[in-house]
Formats: sequence, structure tokens, C-alpha cells
Amino acid sequence: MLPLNDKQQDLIERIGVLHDHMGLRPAEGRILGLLIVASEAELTFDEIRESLDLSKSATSNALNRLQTIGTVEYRTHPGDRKRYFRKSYENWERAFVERGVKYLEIRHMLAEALEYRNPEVDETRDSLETMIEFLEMLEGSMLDGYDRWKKSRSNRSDKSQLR
Amino acid sequence: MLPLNDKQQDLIERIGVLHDHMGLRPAEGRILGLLIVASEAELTFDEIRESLDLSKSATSNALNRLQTIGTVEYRTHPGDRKRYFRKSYENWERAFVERGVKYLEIRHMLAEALEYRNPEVDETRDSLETMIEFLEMLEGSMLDGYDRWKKSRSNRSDKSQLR
DNA sequence: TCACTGGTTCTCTAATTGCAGAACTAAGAG
DNA sequence: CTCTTAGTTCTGCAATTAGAGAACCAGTGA
Repeated sequence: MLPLNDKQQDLIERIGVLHDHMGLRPAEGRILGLLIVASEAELTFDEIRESLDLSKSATSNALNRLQTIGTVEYRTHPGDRKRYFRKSYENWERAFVERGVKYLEIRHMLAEALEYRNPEVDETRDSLETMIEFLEMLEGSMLDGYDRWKKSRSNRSDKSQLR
Repeated sequence: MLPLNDKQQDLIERIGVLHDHMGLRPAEGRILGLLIVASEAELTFDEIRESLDLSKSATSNALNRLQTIGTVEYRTHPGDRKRYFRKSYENWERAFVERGVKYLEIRHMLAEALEYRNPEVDETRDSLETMIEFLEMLEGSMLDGYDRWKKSRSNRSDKSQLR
């Protein structure tokens, strides 16, 4: 059984509900929490199951969904049939970019709605247009920041490769 | 009955599901869609109910929740007992800022998790730290953009007041 | 005072979700 | 070939959600 103190337990739950709100199931959110919080590098199926007091089926299904989403992965070790699960830090940027894409989606819909509105009767066209501008701005800022960050990252790794 | 063509109907549904994913109930999402798409400036309770084929109770509850959330408001007109509902464009910025706050929340949790991780065994500390940096960057970009936008807005309205 | 209009609240139900428990499978180990 | 281990899949249920329908209430007008 993993040694988890109360604060860790609590943080796991909080990370869990955060992910609930992002469309994951409770069990999935808590597994992510555990994998983030536990000081072990990788956890086995049964460690996860016991630590979170889940059934085997819930554990299995949750882990599989998390893997197809791409937030969890597992490794195996020679001469050991167990799977060692860990949080994947591969494509987590994608998740954030996708959130950004939502803004774009909303913006497109608003623009489409604008077409159907009757300019003559309409007092709210301005608000709608303002909203669209705001969203454009927000997308722009995020993309700019992202580009700058990527560049600074690649610089950093260039340098470290020079060692 | 409101004149809504197929494309408008369809857009209403799409705006609906978008809001579903953001924690609203289907009926609430569609009402928002209708209020955004319908070319009328304001709609009555019954126009909404009929256009979306909802029961009175569903309409009433949805409208009330949307009002407490702050995305819908109503006006009345002298000598008329009906309420005229419209999308509120007052505090919609808040909704986006709150989404941004989620990043901050995630960042705090990751930082907390980092405390519990064992530096000696831990290969993923770096990834966690990178993630935190990324989130800081993202928050920063969004806030910067927001500030600039607010300023450009207030300038614009200053000018228009000079007329 | 009675009926109507505009909306609210209450009760019930259909549909969905999220998971437990048990049966099952596949891969070694003896 | 049987036993164990590690995990998967299937079945069923408890809890939750979302909304219909009916009863209800508060103004208003005759």
C-alpha cells in the first residue's frame, strides 16, 4: 500500500474534481491525481486500485480511457508481467491548445449568428461584434505566447545539447 | 411562432451542444443559442417555449438558472405583463476570465504536487516543472492581451464621447 | 368575484452515468 | 495440464440528471 498522507489524499481529490469538470469520470480524475501526486515514478494496476479503493473493472476501464486520451501510459519491465503506469507528459500541450480551439469555435458560431440577425431591429449586434473581437484578441495572445514559449524552449535544449 | 430557417435551427443546436460541454443543461444551451441567433431583439417566455418545443417548467427553470448565472436578463414593457428575455452582454468577459483562472488553479495544484514528490526517485519532476512554466506563460499572455484590449476599448469609447 | 394570463413549483419518470462484482481470458510457473 | 497472476469484459444496480405534466399562485380585467 502506498504511503499517502492526508494532504496528498486531499490534493488527489481536488485534482480529481478539477478533471471531473473537464469531462473525465471521477475515477479517472482521481487516478490522474494519484499519478501526479504519488512520489513513486510509476505505479502498478493494483497499487492504483488499492490506493483509490476502486474495483478492478473501474480501474481497468479508467486506465484504458486515460491511455486512449493520451494522458497516461505504461511501461513493462523485463521478467515482470505487471504494467507500470505513469502520467504521460508527451502531448499535454495539445489539451491546452484544444481548449484554445474552443474559443475559435465559439467565435465562428457568433459570426454565423451575426448573419442571421436583422440589422434594423437589432440593438445587440454591437455586443456580438465586440465579443467576436475579444475572442480574436484572446486567440491571438495565446498563440503568440505559445510560439514564444516554443522558441525559448528549443533554444534552451539547443544549448544543453552543446555541453 | 418565430420564423427560423433550417440553418438557424441547426446553429441553435450547435451552440446548444457547445454549452452542454460547458456545464449547461441541453435546454439552457438551446435557449442561449436561440437568443443569440434569433433576429428579434428580445423574446417572450412563450416564444422561447414554442420555438424550442419545451415544457413551461423546463423553460422557466432554464431561464431562471441562466439569469442567476448572468447570461440572460429580461425587460418588461409598460402595460404588458410579459417578460422580454435577451442575452445579457454585461459580464460575459467574466466567463472567459474564469476559464483562464482554471489554468491558475491547475498550476497551483501542480506546484503543490511537486512538494510531495520524491526528488531522488523522480524522473518526471522536470515535466511537471515544464508544465507549470507553460501555464504561467499562458496566463501571462492572456492577461496581457486582456489589458491591451481593455485599454484600446476605453480609448475608443473616449473618442466616441468627444463627438 | 370569477376567469384568464404569465409564470412558478412540485411530483414523477425516462434516460444516462459510473461503478461494483463476477465471470472470463491470456500468459507464464510448477 | 493445472494453478496463479494480471488484467478485461459483461451484467446489473444505485444515483443522478433533465425535463414533462399538472397543480398552483399572483396579478389583471370584466
